[in-house]
Amino acid sequence: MTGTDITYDLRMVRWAPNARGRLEQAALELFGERGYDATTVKEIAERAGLTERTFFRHFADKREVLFGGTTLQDGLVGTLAEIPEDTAPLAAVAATLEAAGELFDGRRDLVRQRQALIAAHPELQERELIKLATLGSALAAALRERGIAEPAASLAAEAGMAVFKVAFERWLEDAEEQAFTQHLRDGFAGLKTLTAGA
Amino acid sequence: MTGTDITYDLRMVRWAPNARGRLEQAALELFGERGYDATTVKEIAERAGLTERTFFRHFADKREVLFGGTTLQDGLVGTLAEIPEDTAPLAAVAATLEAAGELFDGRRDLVRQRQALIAAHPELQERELIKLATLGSALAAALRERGIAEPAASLAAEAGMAVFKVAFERWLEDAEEQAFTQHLRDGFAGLKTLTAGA
DNA sequence: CACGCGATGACAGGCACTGACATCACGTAC
DNA sequence: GTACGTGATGTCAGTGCCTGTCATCGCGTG
Repeated sequence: MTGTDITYDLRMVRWAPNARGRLEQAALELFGERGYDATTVKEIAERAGLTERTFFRHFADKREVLFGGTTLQDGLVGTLAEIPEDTAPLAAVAATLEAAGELFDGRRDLVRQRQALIAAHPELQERELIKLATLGSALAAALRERGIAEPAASLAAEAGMAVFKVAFERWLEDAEEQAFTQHLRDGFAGLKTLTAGA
Repeated sequence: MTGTDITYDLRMVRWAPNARGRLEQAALELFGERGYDATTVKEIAERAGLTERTFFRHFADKREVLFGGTTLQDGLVGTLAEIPEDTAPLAAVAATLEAAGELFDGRRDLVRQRQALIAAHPELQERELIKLATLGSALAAALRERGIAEPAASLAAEAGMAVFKVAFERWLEDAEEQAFTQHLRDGFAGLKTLTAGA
């Protein structure tokens, strides 16, 4: 138990590379093996050949180790910037979110496994929600920079995130395994129908 | 410090009434006086004339003392049930959320103060977000019980929550202090415009 | 009057997280 | 090539959140 399972030989190299990645890997393994609650930060660190203190130098808290990898937000805001300026706000948001979908379709099983973990732990749901909310705010800010005025910018971003959430859930549960993009488009079409009816 | 500031005389009554309310009150005071982080659960309990252990019998965690009071969800689901069955999904959600607004308009300063606290603490934002998400799920379930099929029910609920969030934020910052209902209607109108344009 | 109930207290303990200081390979300057 | 600074890590002590468990005791009930 005293460091016998360290992957890298510390006699030659002061620090094994990719400490952050090793911590994420170890965390995923342990959460899968014995569950989130039953896993200690100390255990994660030890499996990665590090100490608890070092874990907290890489991640702000225990939950963050599950969310640090996805730089979804930066990528999407960049995507939005590349969309033609004259695109309507909601259409721009929709196009941006489609880019996110491409990240999902390739790793369906991995995403499903991750979501199962999150669904079983309210504290993880909270973290997921604040990540999505932050993404929504970032999209709104990006829209504002394109000249969209304020009620519309936030509204488009938030409505887009609403569709995204529903589409994501349906994509997860879809037995036919249709592409995420398909669910997204269904969602935006459904929203259009709903608002037209009201 | 050994119980000298207890509000009720324990010699006559075994337990002072409304322990939960006293805890909420004490928490609000202390959070206002010295901030959320600088306030200890033990301090809250002591100001309420109770022990830390009893605090956790009334609230699942430290944050919950700020959210336990509002039974917003139950009220709103009940409101939705009273709306005519033939109302369009989004219109029904809009009408339901207007009922929530009436709770706000009377206590503008109180709500503002509370939101300032939440805005300053990510952990409180997380809790707020999961409450809103739960409310959204409850609205979707209520819509389903009225016979709305599944993509539409969640979509209407989530879109409604999106508008609610934007309206709430604008209501908070509104220098003219217009009614919450006004901001809500502006929001739904704005959403309609956005979806029509796309 | 005995008994069970329910809200509370007392106590011990685990785990998440933080601050402060020490260590030590590596790169760089001189 | 020696001295020095840097950066990732280790060590240690400590605080606060939260839980399990058992004891207490006024109150209502039979």
